Amino acid sequence: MAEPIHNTCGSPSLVLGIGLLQEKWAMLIVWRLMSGPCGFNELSRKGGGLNVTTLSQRLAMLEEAGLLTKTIHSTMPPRTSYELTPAGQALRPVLEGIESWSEKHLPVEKACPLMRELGHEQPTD
Amino acid sequence: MAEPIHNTCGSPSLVLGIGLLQEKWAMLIVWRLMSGPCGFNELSRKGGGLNVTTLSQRLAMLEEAGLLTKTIHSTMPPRTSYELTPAGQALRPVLEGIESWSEKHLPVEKACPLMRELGHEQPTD
DNA sequence: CGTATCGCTATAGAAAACAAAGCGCTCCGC
DNA sequence: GCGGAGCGCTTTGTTTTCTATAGCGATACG
Repeated sequence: MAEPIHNTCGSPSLVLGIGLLQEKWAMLIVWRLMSGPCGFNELSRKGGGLNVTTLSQRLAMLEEAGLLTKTIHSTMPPRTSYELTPAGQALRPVLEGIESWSEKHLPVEKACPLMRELGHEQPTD
Repeated sequence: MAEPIHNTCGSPSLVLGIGLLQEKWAMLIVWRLMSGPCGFNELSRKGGGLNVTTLSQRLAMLEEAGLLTKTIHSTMPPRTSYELTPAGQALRPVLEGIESWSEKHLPVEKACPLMRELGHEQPTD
């Protein structure tokens, strides 16, 4: 039987956290929500290239993990808003850490190809 | 700060960093390397479920991004070791941040399904 | 010589993310 | 009242990504 990852080095928690956050778009969605609650389409529009299918899937996952809450404000004109829980908010220093790390160690030249990976079209218009 | 991603919240660097780190296994590989240099198969074995194809791919990517270096010690009995650069090392606080965040906010019960995602088979017996 | 290890690539298949369209519904201009 | 646009998603394929397995050259052990 495969030797579990958590007795390799360090705690299982890290592995868990990584497993959650390495899901595509997860961190970005959380980061978007940092500035306040957001609706589905708004999130989609500002998501920088992620499509609705993945978004709803990711949103469901993050909700289940307890990072955000989904609130339906009105049933008929469907108004929803996604908002970070304290657990989600607690991720801010981590993301800020990534941000400052990126600025220091990730030169833009190298990063350019990555932009495409993120479905990031450079708005040269 | 609520505009499209390419000029949304703060710097594009964050997006870049996330784009890099959200690649499957990337953070975990970096974390493995935190405790010291490692060979390919050793890394694979301790990777907790990632397969060699993805590993070599990810390794190449991380090397190109400047997070680690590949050193070939002997040509013929192929001995290689992957080692973090300062840029890679600088990621430690971020990963530790994720670790402590996970411990606080990611209960093991919820995490269990995630283990599978990480290729982590539990001894369900 | 047979088997095992190391570092990796190549080939196929499974899973995930993708784009595009569509649904029920409501608001807005006309 | 009707067309169009918006909302929050789901459904339908297609592409991209990840995975499993096998294999190469070479050395080292018995």
